[in-house]
Amino acid sequence: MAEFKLKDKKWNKEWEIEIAEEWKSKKMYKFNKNTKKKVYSIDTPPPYVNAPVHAGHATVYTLMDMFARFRRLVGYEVLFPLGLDRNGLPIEIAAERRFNISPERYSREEFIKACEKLLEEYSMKSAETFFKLGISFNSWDVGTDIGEVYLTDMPEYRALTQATFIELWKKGLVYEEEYISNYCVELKTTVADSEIEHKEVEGYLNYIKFKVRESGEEIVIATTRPELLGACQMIIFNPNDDRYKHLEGKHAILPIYNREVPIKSHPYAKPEFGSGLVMMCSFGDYTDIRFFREQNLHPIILIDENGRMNEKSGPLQGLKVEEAREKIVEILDEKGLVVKREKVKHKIPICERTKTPIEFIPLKEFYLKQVEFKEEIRKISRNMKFFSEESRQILENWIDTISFDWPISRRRYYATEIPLWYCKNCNEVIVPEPGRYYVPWKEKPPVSKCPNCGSKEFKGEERVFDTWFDSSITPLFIGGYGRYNDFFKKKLDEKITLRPQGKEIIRTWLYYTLLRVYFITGKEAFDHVWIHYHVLDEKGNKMSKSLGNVIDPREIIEKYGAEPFRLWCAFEGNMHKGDFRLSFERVESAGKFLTKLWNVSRFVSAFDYVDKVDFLTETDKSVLVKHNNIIEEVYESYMKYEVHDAAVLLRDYLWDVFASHYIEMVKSRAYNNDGIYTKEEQKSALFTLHRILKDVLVMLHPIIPFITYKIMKDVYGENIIEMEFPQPIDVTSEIDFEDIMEINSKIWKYKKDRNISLRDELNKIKINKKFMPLGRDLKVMHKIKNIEYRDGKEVEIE
RNA sequence: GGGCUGGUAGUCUAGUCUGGCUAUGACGCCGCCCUUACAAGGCGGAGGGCGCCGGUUCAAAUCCGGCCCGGCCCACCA
Repeated sequence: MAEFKLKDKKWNKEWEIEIAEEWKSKKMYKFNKNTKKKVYSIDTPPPYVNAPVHAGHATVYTLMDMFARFRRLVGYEVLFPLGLDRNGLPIEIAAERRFNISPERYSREEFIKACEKLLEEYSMKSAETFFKLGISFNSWDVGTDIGEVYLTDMPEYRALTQATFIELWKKGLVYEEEYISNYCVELKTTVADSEIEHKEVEGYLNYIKFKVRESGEEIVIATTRPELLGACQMIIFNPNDDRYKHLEGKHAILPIYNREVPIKSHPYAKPEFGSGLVMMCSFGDYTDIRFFREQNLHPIILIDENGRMNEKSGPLQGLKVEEAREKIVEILDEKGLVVKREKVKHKIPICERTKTPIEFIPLKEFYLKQVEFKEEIRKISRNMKFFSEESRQILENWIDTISFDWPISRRRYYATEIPLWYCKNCNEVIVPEPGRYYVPWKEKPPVSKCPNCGSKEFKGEERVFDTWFDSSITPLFIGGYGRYNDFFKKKLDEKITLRPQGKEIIRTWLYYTLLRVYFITGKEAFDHVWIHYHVLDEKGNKMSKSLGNVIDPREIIEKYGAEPFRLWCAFEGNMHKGDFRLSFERVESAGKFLTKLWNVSRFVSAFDYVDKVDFLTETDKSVLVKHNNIIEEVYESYMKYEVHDAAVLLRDYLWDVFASHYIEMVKSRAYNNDGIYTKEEQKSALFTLHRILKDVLVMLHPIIPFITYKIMKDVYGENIIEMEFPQPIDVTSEIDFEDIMEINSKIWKYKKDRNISLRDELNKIKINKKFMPLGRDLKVMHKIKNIEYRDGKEVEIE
C-alpha cells in the first residue's frame, strides 16, 4: 500500500479559481469548426450586460454547462458560446439616468456615444460570475469566429440583422402600413402584442346621461374611459335587451361635444354590465379596434404621441390621459350629467417594460408578415423535441392567438438601424446589398442617384428595429450564417441542437426565432428546446429587490464555492419541470457530497492502481454488475436533460452503495495485511475500487467539474476533460448487490440493537447458500465466526 | 371565462400513465456512536395516509365524476 495520492484532508474551494484559470489559459474548450466529430450546439440566451448575473442566470447557465460537458464526454464537438445583449432600452434608460441626458435634448450621435461609454464600463462584468462557476464557454474573448463571445451590438451582428431584413424585404415579407398600434406613451414607440402584459387596476365605471335626438328621452351609458367621449361613433345595446329595443336606429347626442351618433343593437353589449348601453370609441381597447373595423366606422383620435389629449378633445386639450379622465367627469358633473360612479376592477393592457398603460394610436410602421405563416410555424415546431413536452403547449397557445402581423420598427436609438434610404424626389426606396452594417441616418446611401428618377437627394431611415428582431437571429449568428456558410449548412445542417430558455419568453424569443429562421432556412431552428422554470427564494417567493430576498450568486460562490452551488443546481430538481428554491442552507447541505467524494477518492488513492485483471471475485463481480446498471441509467438521464436524476443516482451510488457497502466489504482484502487473501483476490479488489471511482468521477464531471478534474489529475494523472463517458464492463454475477447490502444492514442493525461494537465478534449467521462465494469477505468484514449456508431466504443471526 | 400545470410528514420530493408488500428519498428535528478515507462522518428514531366529497374494485396517491386551493399562459366585459 502506497501513500494517499490526495494529500489534503479535504477539498478546498480556493482551488476552483486556479483550475478555471488553467482551463482558460489553455483554451480547453475552444471550438474547432473543422472538427470531424458530430457537433452539439447550444443557443445560449445572451444576458443583458448592465446587471450582475442573478441567481436565475447562474442556475440556468450552470445546467447548460452540464449539458455541454456531458456531450463532450460522449464524443461531440460542443458549440457553447457566450453572448451578451447590449441593444435596446435598458442601456438607453441607464444612460439617461447616469448622464442626465435625453435623446430630445441632445443629438442622436451624442446620445449613442453616452450609451457606448456606459457599455464600455459594464464590459464583461457579468462574465466574471460565469467564469467562477466554471462554465465551459468556448471562449472568453469577444470575436466573430465560431464560438467566440459575441455582442448583439457588434457591427457583424447588426450587419446580420440587417442582412436578414434585406432578405425578407426581397421576399416581400415586409411591408409598411399605417395601423392602429399598441403605443407606449413613455417609450414613445410602438410595441408588439408579445410585449404587452395585463394588469388589474381599480377604476371608476361612470354612468353618464345622454339625450336621444328623436325622442328627447335620457339614456344612461356606463364607461371606464369617459375622456374618449369625443371619440364615440356609436352606441350599442344587446339585441335581446328589451329595455332598449325602441332605440334601434335612433341617435344619441354626445354631451359637451354635441355630436350625433347612431344607436344600434350588437351582441357585444352585455345587458347585465353597467346600464346595458355601451359607447364605442376610438380606441379604448382591442374590442373597439375590431368593432370599428367591422362596422367600417371612421375613428376619431384624441390622444397624441406624447400621451396627451389633442385639439379634437375640446376642453381636455393638453391634458394627460388620466388627468383628462378626471376632468371630463368634473365637467359632466357640473352639468348634472353624472348619475353615479362605481368602483370597478378591470384589466388593462400595459407595456411590459415600463408598466404604463398602452394607448391605441395610428402610426405608420414596418410589419413582418406572420399571420399567414401560423400553420407553417406550428408544423415545423412539431419537428422539435421539447423538454419537457408540456411546455410545447405554451408555444402552441401563443401561435393560436396571433391575429396581427409583427410591427418591427421602433422610434428609439441604441438599436440596429433599419437599412433603408428614400429618394427625396420620388420616394423610391433604396435597399442596400446585405453584408455590411448600415447607419442610414448618418450615412450616404449605396447609390449616388435614384434609379427611378435620377435625383441625387436622399433621406436615410431614422427608425430602428424591435430588439426581438435582433435577438431572434442568435442561432443564425452563432452558427455562422453569412460568415461561414459552409459550416452552417454542412456541419450544422442549418440547425442548432439546443435552445435553452425561460418559459416567459416563449412567445417572444422562441416564437420570433422560429419565424425568422424559418424565413431563412425553411425549417425549424432547433432540434431540442429546453424550457426552464424559475429560481425562487427559500419560501417559494419570487426574488425581488423590494422584498429584500434576493440572493446574489457571487455571495454563494464567495461563501461556499462554485461546486456546492453546482451540486445544488443538480440535486434541487429538474428545472424543466418546476421552480427551484434557493437558500444558503440548501447549497451548504448539497455541498456535503464534495467531502464524501473527496474522502472516498482519498481512500482509494492509497492503493496501487490496477487497470486490468483476469480474475474477479464474486463480490467484485456483483458490484460491477450494479455499476453497469448505473452507467446505463446515468447516460439515459443525461441524454434526456434530466441532470437531477443522474446526480441523485450517482450520489446514492457513491455514498450508499460504493462507500458504505463495497468499500467496507473489501477494505481488508485491499490492504491484505494479514495475507489471508491471494494476490489475485487482492488485485481484483484494487481493480474494482479504482474502476468504479474513475467511472464515477467521469460521470460526475458535468456536474462538478473542478473537483473531478483535480482528483483525476492528482490520482491518475489524466485529464478528465478529454476522457470518454464510461462503457459497461463485461461481467455477470448470480448475486444481486442489493441482497449483499441487505445482509450487511441486518448485521449492523443486529449489533446496534444489542449495543455491540462493530468490531465485536458474531458467533453465527445463517444465509442462503448462493452467498457462499462471498463467505470470506462477510466473515472478515463483520467478524463472524461461522456462516451456515442453507436454502431459506432470511438472514438469521445468533 | 378558457387552457395547461400542480396540491403526498415542519419543508421539499418519488410513486400516479401500466391499481396490490408496513407510502420513497432528502433537509430539518431527536437519541446514540470518534468502527484504521470521512464527526462537513456513521447508526437509529419520531412525524404523513397521499387537497376535499362521492363512485368503480377483493384492493385506490394511483382509475372515474364533481368540487376547493395555488402557479403559469390565454381571452373583447365597456
